[in-house]
Amino acid sequence: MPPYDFCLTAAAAVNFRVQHGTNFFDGTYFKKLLNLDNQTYFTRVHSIGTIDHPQLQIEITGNTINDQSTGAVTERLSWILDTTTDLSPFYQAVAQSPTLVPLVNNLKGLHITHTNSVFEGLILAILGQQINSKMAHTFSYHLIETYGQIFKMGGDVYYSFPKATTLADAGINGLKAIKLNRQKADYIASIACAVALNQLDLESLHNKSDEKLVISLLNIRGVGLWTAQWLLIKSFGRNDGFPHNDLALIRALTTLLKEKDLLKPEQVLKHSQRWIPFRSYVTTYIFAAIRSGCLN
DNA sequence: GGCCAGGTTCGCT
DNA sequence: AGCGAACATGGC
Repeated sequence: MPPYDFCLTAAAAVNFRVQHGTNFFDGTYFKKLLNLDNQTYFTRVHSIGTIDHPQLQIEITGNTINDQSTGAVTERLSWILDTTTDLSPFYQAVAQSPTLVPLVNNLKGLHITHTNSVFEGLILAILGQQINSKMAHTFSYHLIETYGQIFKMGGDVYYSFPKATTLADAGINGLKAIKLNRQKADYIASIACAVALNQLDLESLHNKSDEKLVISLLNIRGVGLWTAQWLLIKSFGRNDGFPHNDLALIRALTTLLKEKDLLKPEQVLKHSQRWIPFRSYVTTYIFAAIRSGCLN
């Protein structure tokens, strides 16, 4: 759905690095080792269109390639790369907001990429709590390298996201081994255990309203307001997630609004009311601006 | 070297 | 209910 800037969107999926989580982007090919229905597929996507006439080409490698699995993988990649959302309602709404106009114009065609699974989004979010983004990246790399499934292709090595059962088996000690503190190791191990034992069905939360979804997420130990709002955006594809206590977001808005003193979370939340119901986009565009160096 | 980082929980008033 | 401490590691 145009406008769709494949390069920008894929770069955002890896936080403007080569790799983030199990997503890879080298400037041309978006690559991912994808877990789907207990199978693993190596997928490669690149653009053969333009921003205004987007067209993506997908290559799939795996043991069980047929019409059905090809359709399922294509659909999942469409979710991950958000190929079907129409951005124009957001662009129309934001045109009323001088604060955001320059920033959004700079990032035209950026879509919100999603995590392959809620589990993946949740674990990555917990890894990213409190610490800076470079450390979060290091942690996710260690986690995947240690506990993900390996796949070699053309001299390159790829990893899929670790399964809940693997992380449950690793336990707190196995997670502390990759330099996580006891708290994070504890959160992740207990979530992985609950998922592995079918006590926690994260995917079933897709059916809930935003409000009930947040309540369910907050019930999970290790999930606070920031993580719940972040998952709304990245793992549930909702339009109005807003982690108003996020330190980087607060600093960015303090700069954008030309405030002298650091805004308080409550002030950020109050100001954001004008962006309802598009705050997932606002958040995504601000973070993209930060990561691409347009904003400090 | 010290200070701080894209939070969350727990224990204490 | 509201506040502060602990968490532990890497980067600047």
